[in-house]
Formats: sequence, structure tokens, C-alpha cells
Amino acid sequence: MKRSRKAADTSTPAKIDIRSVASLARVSIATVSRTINHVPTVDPILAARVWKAVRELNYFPNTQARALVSGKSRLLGLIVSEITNPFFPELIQEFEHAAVAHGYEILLGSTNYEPKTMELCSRRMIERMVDGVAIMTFGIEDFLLDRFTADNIPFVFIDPAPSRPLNSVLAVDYRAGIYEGVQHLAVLGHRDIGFISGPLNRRSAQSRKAAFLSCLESTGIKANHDWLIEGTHTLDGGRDAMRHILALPNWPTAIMCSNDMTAIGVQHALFEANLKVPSDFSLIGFDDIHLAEYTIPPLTTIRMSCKDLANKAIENLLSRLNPPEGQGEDATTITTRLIARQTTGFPRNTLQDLKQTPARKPQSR
Amino acid sequence: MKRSRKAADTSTPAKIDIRSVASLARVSIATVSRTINHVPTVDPILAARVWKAVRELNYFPNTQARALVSGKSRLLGLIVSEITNPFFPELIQEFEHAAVAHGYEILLGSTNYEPKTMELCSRRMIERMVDGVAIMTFGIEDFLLDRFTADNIPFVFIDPAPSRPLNSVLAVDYRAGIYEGVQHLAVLGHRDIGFISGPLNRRSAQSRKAAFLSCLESTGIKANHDWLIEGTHTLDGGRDAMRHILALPNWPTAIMCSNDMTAIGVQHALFEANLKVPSDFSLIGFDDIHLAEYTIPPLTTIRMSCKDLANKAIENLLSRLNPPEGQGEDATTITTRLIARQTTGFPRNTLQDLKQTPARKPQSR
DNA sequence: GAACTCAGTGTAAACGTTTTCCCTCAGGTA
DNA sequence: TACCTGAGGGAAAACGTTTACACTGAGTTC
Repeated sequence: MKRSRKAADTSTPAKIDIRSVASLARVSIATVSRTINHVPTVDPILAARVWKAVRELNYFPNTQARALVSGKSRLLGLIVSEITNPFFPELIQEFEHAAVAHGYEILLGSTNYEPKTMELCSRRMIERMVDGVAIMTFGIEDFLLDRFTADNIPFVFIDPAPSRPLNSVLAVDYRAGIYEGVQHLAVLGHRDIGFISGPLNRRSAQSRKAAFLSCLESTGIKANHDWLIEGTHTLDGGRDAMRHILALPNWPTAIMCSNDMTAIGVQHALFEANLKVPSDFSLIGFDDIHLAEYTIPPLTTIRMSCKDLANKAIENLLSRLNPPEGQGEDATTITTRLIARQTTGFPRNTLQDLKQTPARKPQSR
Repeated sequence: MKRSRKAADTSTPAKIDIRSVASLARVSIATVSRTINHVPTVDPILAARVWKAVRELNYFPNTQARALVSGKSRLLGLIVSEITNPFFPELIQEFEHAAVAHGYEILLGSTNYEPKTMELCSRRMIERMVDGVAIMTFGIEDFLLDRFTADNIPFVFIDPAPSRPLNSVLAVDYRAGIYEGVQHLAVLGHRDIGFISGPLNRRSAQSRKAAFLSCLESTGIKANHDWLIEGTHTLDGGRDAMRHILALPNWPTAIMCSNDMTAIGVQHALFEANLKVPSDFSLIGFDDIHLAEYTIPPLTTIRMSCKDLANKAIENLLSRLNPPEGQGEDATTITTRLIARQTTGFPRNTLQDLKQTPARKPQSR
């Protein structure tokens, strides 16, 4: 009745609720409810009448009312860092796919790396009564986790901390993939390897950097701290970090990046400087987004399967929603592995001279 | 009481609702409601007590109950084609930004180009009682629109059709940008221009293709229908379309793509075939996603501002939610324009010979 | 000092569902 | 025929809010 309609359409559009279905089907609303929820005891004759009415009126049940009374929203929260990093859309898609397969919908939140936004997201999740929440980003505060616990909302996340429940962490084995990457470079002959991390105020970025450093050490390569740059996990961040490295007196021969977007930014900085990949620099990314296959040349990277991540997250959440009989409450782990494409090759000072035109003197050893 | 907790934590975690706040603050629930909704008539003394209780209990109001009784969910639906095409995350981000600026949240749906999924999305939007919905994809059926109308849910979309309300369409002026693109190529000397469209069962793809053809004609260039390929708006689609063109006996000298992802796929196919951009082929994309600046070489493309699109969509929706005094109910139009970067240059047979190594004979005229 | 106002509260009725409980009635049994 | 059983359906309570309405008192006006 609020909005007045334009045309000769005088009648208020009839609200279509369970009552209208009930009266059209000449049954009680209880029967309608039972029918649409597939309760087996309802008389097929009545059920048929109900379905007919549902179709005729184009009736959709009101989810809010449903959730309110049943206490279950059939909604799974998914909090990610940043929707414009293609890794996350891929993750979201997998997550959504797995969720709907189990009859859930997803409520998306994106923090943009801001603690304030993270808090807002968590709040929304609670307000909308999600049945569970997957936190695929870093830096969630314990007090928010406590609020989830208070509302009995199970959560999964990839941000391990000593104080936190083990059964809710999806441990990513960064080290395995990064080790493969470092080995791959070492075998090619690289000894001067730089690393562009994500923003170091997140634990994941720290984990990846720490993994890199430790892999370097176990491969017997000495780290040069001038080549450990803090990036932002974005195209711009990768480009800027590489520009910074190119301004250094000594250059590494290979760069590892803590995500693929960073690596693509690096490729661009190299293109600007008229340097070639992999002949001047070898380059390894992390994530293996679909785009990695399409860069020029295609990006060697470390795959973290977002399908795996999504499925394990959902599986974990669901198992705590409908607790199965006996099961181990172990931390799940997500593996990573190297996908070798065309951005890695022999270092420039091993097999070939510098016939290219580098603007500065490369690292000699 | 459902889930049993692990530890010595025997007490059921107390449900925190408006009643608990009311009793802690020693006021009625009505006063709590008025306080948290900033109704100005409440006594500051009581309000202070309420806020204190809210903080103490960490109370979040239940959105479902709120929406149920007020009839307003403060939720805006956003339906997009495909979340893994970076254009859409950028759009989503802008949309969300504008939405929260007005106190709304967004409910995201992604159709993956499947009519069935589109129907499911629309259904979710209605079930969750969105206050309005922006349909940023194509191929929505009239019966779904009717359902929105029946529930008095305003919608905006970019899929014009004769039968549809003018005030709800965001007309995109594809022609302006495409014309600039064709002109740009013509000035460089290109006469043989191919076009890779999106999936032609969507009207937008048809619109862009039609715009291209019409621009070609008004520039006095004859279209070659062998070079009009139907793509999928994806990386893979672009690559495959270009492979197809390269298998033809005659090649165009320039390719326009109906989105940037397609263009990046084309670049990859060219890379595979050891062909150079722009010396062998000029290339123009559409959308201007952030990544376009980062391809190698950076992509010349036609910008459709997703910020503009998002803002206009929200503006339209909001103006119909809270109808202002007097305003024109015109169709809004979104402009497009050429962003010239480095994938366009002189055609290969105008200024230079074929010193490259093309696998096949190029088109001669 | 009585009658009015009106600011500020509280009570209770919605909102559209699910779900518990009770009732009816058909069919089976003695 | 009288009784029991149980399948199936309806009435009504509940979910956590907002909001219409009624109420209380303090301040104002004569």
C-alpha cells in the first residue's frame, strides 16, 4: 500500500504468503508447511492440491520467518580478504558450489584487510544468524571468535594461533609447495632469490615468508635481506616491489612471490624495464589462479587448491552442525605443490652472458 | 541445548536477545528497540543504561526478526553473470561500497550464465526479502521480473526489452566506445577487423556485436563474417576463438573483443603461435578491468566504468524506495570510452613487411 | 487548584513461518 | 456393536523484533 502504482492497476498486489496458499488449496497452513518441507505423512491428495496452489500463486516461503522460528538460517558465512584478487572469486565459487550441494546458501563478507570491516562482517554474520562461518582471511580478533562461540556458531579458519580450537583450523602446508619452488630454482642454478611477501601484519604473509626463509636454509642458500620485500598482495604492490628491487645495486636472479597477483605485477615491472622472463629473471607465484596459465609467458606457481580448501571448510562446518558418530577432531591440512610453467629458467649469469640491455649492473658472485 | 559442549562448561550459553538487554538495563523491550534505532524521544538516562547493557552483553539485534516485522530487510540484491570474470568483482566492490554508504547490505547472486541458476537467484532474492535488486547480467525472464513486481521489489537491469519498464533500465551506450575503437583502428590503417563476441544467447553480447557492425559500416569498412566469432567471455573462449581465426586462410589485422578476458585469451593464443602484439595483430578489449593495465603489452580497451554503473544502479533503486518529490523517470545511460594502451598499432602490411614468421599467409588486399 | 498537554514508557499485537499438541475418524479387533 | 489404534490434519504457541496504542505524571495554563 506504500508505493502507489502508475497505471489503471488499482488493486493492491496481493501479498502471497503461506496463508494464501492454504486457502487456495483448502487446507490449513500447517499442512502447507508440512508439504513444502516434504514431511512424509501428508496425504498425497492434499499435497497435490498444495503444490498446485504453490505453482499457481508462484509462492516462495519467507526465509526470514523460517529462520526465526526454526533457529536455522541454512546460511553459511564466508569471509574473504579481498574480492578483487581472483583467487577469492575462485574460492567463493567453489565454496558456493559445495554449499548449495548441501542445501546451504552463502553470505559473503569481504574485509579489504581492514580490522574494522572484519568486525562489521562478523557482526553481519551473527545478525543474519549464519549456521556456520568460514573465515578465509587473516587477522580475526579473538573477541569476535568468542562471539561466534557464544552464539554456538561453528567456524573454520586458516589463521592458527596457540589459543584457538584445533578442530576449527584448516592448516595450509605452505612449506611443501614453497620447498618445491626453491628446489626447482636451485636445480636450475639460482642462488640469488628474492621474495615479495604479502602485507606482514597478517599472519599468513608471515607464514609464507617464514616458510620461504626456512626452505632457503634447508636448501643451503643464504638469504639476502635486501631482496625480502613487503608487498600488498596486489598487482600494484608487485609492480612497486619489483621496481624497488631493480633500483638496488645488486639484483637477484629469481623472485618468488607470495601470491600470483604480485607475480603478475612483477612481470609488468620487468616489461617496463625491458627485461625478459625467464632469461633475465625467473619468477614464481603462489595460488595458481586460472589467470596464471594466461600470463605471457605463463606463470610458474605454487598451487593451493581452492577447491580443496572450500570443500574441507564446508565439510568441517557441516560435520559440526550435524555431529556424526565418532570422528577425530584433528586439524585438517591443505597441501600445496609446484606447477612449473614458463617463467622459470636458468639464471642469466650461469649459462648465458648479458647480451640483453639491463639498465644496471646485475649481481655478480 | 542441541550441541553438547566439551569442557567443564555446563551452563547453556545464554541467548542474548532484546529481552536480556531490557532486563539488564531495567527498561522495557520497547525502550531498548527505540534506543538502538535512535528514536529521539527516549530519555538520555535510560538510553545510556541501554547502551551500557548492549555493550556488556555484546548484543546484536536479529536481522531476520527485524526484517520480518518491519517489512524492510535493508538488503539489496545484486545478480551478476560470473564472479570469476574480474569485471564483476570490481563491480561488486563498488556496488557494496555504495550500498553500505546508504545503510544497505548486499546479497550476491551469480548465475554462471545458466537460466536455471538465474531463476534460483531471483528466488533467493525474494525469499530473503531484498528491498531492491540490481540485475547486472542478461537473459532474465519476464516472469521473474513479474514476481519482483508482485512483491513490490524495485529492480534495475541492463537488459532492455520492449516490454519492460523504462525507468528500470540502465542503458549502456556500447556504441560510443566501440565507435572510438573502430575509428582508432581505422586511423592506424586497419581495414580487416575481426570481432570476438560473448555468448550470443545474451542480449548484451548481441548489442555489442551489433554496435561493432554498425560502427564498421559508418566508418566505411566492410565486415568479413569469417572474422565474427562467438566467444564465451572467458580466457579460454578468447584463446579458442583466436586459434580458430589463426586456422583461417585469411587473417584480419586487428581484433576487437567483447570483453577484456577474451582479449587476454587472444593474447595468449598469439603468444602460443609466436605472433606479436601489436606488430602482427592489433587488439582491443572491452570493460577496462584493472588487469588490463598489466597485460603484456598493456591492453587497449574500451572502458565501461563499473563505479558509474554501480552508483547509478544504487541511485535508481534508492530513489524508488524513497520516492523523492518530482523527478524524471528517464532511462539512465552509462557511457563507454576508449583507453588507448599498447596493443594497437599499424597493421602489419601497411608499414612493415612480414619479417616475422607467420605460419600462414596473411590477408592481402 | 483543576484541567490540559505532551513527553516518555510500557503492553501487546503484529510479521510469516515451524512445530507441538490435540482432535477426528477410518479401519481393525474382539 | 463396542472398543482400540494410529494416521493425518488443524489450532495455536513460539521465534525476536517493531510499532500502534494506552498509560503515567510532570509541567503549563487559566
